[in-house]
Amino acid sequence: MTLPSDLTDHTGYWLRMVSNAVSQEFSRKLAAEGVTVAEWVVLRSLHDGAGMAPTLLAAQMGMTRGAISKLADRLEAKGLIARTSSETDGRAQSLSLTAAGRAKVPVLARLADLNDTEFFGVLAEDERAALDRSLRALVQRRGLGAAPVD
Amino acid sequence: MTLPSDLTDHTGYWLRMVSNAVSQEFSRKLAAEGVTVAEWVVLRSLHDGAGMAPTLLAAQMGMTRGAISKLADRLEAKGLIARTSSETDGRAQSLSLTAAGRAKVPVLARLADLNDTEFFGVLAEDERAALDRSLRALVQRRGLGAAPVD
DNA sequence: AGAGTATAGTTTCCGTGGAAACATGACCGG
DNA sequence: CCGGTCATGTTTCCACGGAAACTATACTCT
Repeated sequence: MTLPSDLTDHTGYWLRMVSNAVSQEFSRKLAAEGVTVAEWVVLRSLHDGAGMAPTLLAAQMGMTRGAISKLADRLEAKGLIARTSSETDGRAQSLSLTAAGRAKVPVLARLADLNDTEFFGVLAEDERAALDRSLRALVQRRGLGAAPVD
Repeated sequence: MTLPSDLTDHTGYWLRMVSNAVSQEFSRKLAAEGVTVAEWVVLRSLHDGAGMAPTLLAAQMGMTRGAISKLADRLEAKGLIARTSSETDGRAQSLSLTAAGRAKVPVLARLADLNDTEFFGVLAEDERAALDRSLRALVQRRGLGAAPVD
């Protein structure tokens, strides 16, 4: 039999390395605004539309409801989102941005843009486009519907 | 000014989604062997060569020495690696595989191969090759030297 | 040789997320 | 209307890693 394959033989290895580097750098940038990556995703998700159920958010983000509950606690403590209890359903609630939260989204979005540009700017334009296409194809063909933060 | 960019506008978003999916699925496969992804990386790293200092491992894996210390504890408890104190330096130690650990590497390597094949098999061969090349180029051009597990 | 500094590994404390148990409210079938 | 079931959000416990303090040993320079 052959030797055990090397770590570097796997595309998943390089993928993880690049992905973690991108996320860590983004995380560093967001930290300057007092926000984590998961929090950014929540804020951006709440920006369009008016209010969203935690359970739906959990599904979209690929996280458990428990995690969302705690994440919402933190964002609420920071004054960036508000919890509103449903009038019609005693269990349900809706998460929405506060004015402060809404104001923060464009700022954070710029950081996201910057981070992406910095990282992938070293690739030729067509190479970058191909990378993007391949990643989207993988998501599509493998039916990935969520973007877990970790 | 324009609207805040969407989450899906960023390559980093798709990268994270795919990377996490790959890692989670790999993690699931490894769990059947009672091993985590970080542990697999350690085992594979120790497979070639004879013994390795924890600090070096930390650097290669992009983790802190503290994390490696605890990781080594777990692997030692599972009987997969051994700690050997240096004869010449009272501080230094060397991590190496036990027979059980060595025996496990080829098994785990097959799981890694399988996982990679499963995930990226949905891409055309040239597309996959291009993805691999782009990822390696990013690592190279951005000087990424470590593969943090998270 | 001895003081100060550097290095190796460990430990403690903390943040964050998953799994599962939990509490509450809604709904359905008799 | 009432018991069973389901859905919503919260809580508890655990795993795992980072940051920084800590311990022990080595090295350097005078």
